[in-house]
Amino acid sequence: MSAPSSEILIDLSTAILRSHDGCLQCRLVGDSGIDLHRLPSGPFMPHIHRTMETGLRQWVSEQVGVDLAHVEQLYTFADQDRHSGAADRHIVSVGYLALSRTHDTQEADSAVGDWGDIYDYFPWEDWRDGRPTMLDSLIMPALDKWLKKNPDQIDRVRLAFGRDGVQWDEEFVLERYELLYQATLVAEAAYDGRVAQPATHSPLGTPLQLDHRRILATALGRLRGKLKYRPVIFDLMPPRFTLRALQATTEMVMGVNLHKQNFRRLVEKSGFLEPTGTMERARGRPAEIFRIRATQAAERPLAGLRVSSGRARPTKTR
Amino acid sequence: MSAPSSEILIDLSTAILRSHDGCLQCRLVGDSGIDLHRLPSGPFMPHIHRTMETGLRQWVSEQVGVDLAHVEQLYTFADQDRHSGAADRHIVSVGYLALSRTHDTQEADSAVGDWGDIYDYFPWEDWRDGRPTMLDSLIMPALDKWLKKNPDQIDRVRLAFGRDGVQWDEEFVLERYELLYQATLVAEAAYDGRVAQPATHSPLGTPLQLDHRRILATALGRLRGKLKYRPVIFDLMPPRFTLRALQATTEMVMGVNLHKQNFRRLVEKSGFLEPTGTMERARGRPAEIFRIRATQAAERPLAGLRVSSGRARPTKTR
DNA sequence: ATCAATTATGCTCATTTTGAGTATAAATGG
DNA sequence: CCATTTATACTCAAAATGAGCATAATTGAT
Repeated sequence: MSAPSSEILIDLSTAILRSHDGCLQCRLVGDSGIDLHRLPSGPFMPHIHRTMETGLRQWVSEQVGVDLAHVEQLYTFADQDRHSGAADRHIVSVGYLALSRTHDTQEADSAVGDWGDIYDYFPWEDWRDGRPTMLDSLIMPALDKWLKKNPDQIDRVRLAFGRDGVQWDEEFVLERYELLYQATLVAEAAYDGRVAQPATHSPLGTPLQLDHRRILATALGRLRGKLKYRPVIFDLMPPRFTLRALQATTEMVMGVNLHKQNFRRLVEKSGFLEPTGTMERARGRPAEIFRIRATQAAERPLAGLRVSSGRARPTKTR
Repeated sequence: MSAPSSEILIDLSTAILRSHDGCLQCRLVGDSGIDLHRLPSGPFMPHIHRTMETGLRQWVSEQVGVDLAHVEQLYTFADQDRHSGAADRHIVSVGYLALSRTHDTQEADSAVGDWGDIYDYFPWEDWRDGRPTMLDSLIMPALDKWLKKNPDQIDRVRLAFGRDGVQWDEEFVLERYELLYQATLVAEAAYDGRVAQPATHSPLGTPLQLDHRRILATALGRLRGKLKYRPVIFDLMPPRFTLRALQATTEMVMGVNLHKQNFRRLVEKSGFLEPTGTMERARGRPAEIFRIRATQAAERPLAGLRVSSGRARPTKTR
């Protein structure tokens, strides 16, 4: 049973998300100006790290120093061909999702790198202003072309991109990215030596190093799914916030707009929040500021929040 | 960045589940009569296995020869202390969930080992005959005792076991098992050297080798969760079956009884099934035999099946 | 042949949840 | 004081859910 398992290196990479400036942002590390950005990451060193989560927390703290409100393992990838450079050693990468509370202040010593808008990497995932035009102008034609050579993939495309009668499912972020990768429509496919050039002139979205965009896709898909049954959204919020802010964050994550009055009803009924009594004064009528009710925090199932898109641009009463 | 990462061995272990004899069963490998049983497993060998799934399929095929209808990665565990024997090498174990269709015939050449009823390993998870009495007679008292020394763990216990006002959540299989492990109430805790003896005289459930029961707990929890939004239940069914059989399988997985008429309504509405025209004749009125509608198979979201327990023993019309 | 027991299937009904509004309130900036 | 903006309250129909009654089609026993 003991095998000739050559050197295996386990790489821990973390997609750290936060809500900031009306964007869902991901923390990136950018070495120089020319290299591709990457997620905070580092090897798992069993002698030093008691668990993988210990390891990842160390790398995150060293490389970007962000406080993590929620950490969750996503997936372990081990495909040989998705690690361009890696020569002799076999790299297995374990992806993590982490959420960071927006203190709206912090972000002091910031190391090299920056926060990037997650939809720069997946522009086709943001339906807040309606169906992204790039889907019909770029992606579908390119996929159709690819399907001609790979007709057996038609069902995957239908399910992932919601074609002929199938609904677009916002959770299938990874499935869509993987399809675009295999159809060599994203730049990473070229780096991994699948083709000389990505198949479209405008490569879709900003690429990242190695398989980091794949991990990011997994993160977004997982988060979208989890929101529907666990109250993780609060791990993206500061200690006190208005319902408006909570809704905006939810919309950023889900990539769709929500019906305001119904969202309020849902959240109020859930009992997770309590009013602080203070008001936020901005443009229109002041909004009540809420905080998370201490008691229930944690992992209680959030029955509702089963986000139901509605139209992309609701007629009125946005 | 390159580290002194000592020898890492990746172990692939698969919880293969099937529905058989009115039980949700898990495929086990038992070497002799005395050793603990284990899941089919083997090392990931990057030179031979293109992906980890390739590897696991090879081990499964070699060790137990079961056809897998669905394969899904669960989690990657790397805790140092959960691998009793493992001396110098650091073992990272990647757990998989696989579902097998019950052909009700197959199961020919069966290698060493057998199928075990999953609730032998987690008796507290089966609520089909009402709340398991062991919860109140054994588990709660033991947990209370443990809580005296670890008062900070009270909230974990409340959430996992549904105490004081918190609902029992059937998905928290892993959380419950981990708590029992930490409270040294399951036998594995003793093997891993946490205590000389498990804290109760009747150790809870049948132990497995290494962290295999933990993987199995993850598998059951994941499956229970997934059933609510993806039609994976069909991957446990033979090609044709009655609604009764489908319901029984769902109940086995969820660990609760369902309302028959409503279950029928739900499934019929989902459109996943089509009647075959044939009938199954057994005790009472013959039941229509259904098959899965070819078109939709795959990963379409199954809106319903959001299983709502109802009472454990519904008054009538079970 | 008739009846009790058993299982499947059909249908109803009250309640809850959801989706989509309309209406009103409370601020701001001219 | 008014248009604009945003928050909050309330309504209403449609759909989904939970629970049950009623009926149909079998088998096995008497």
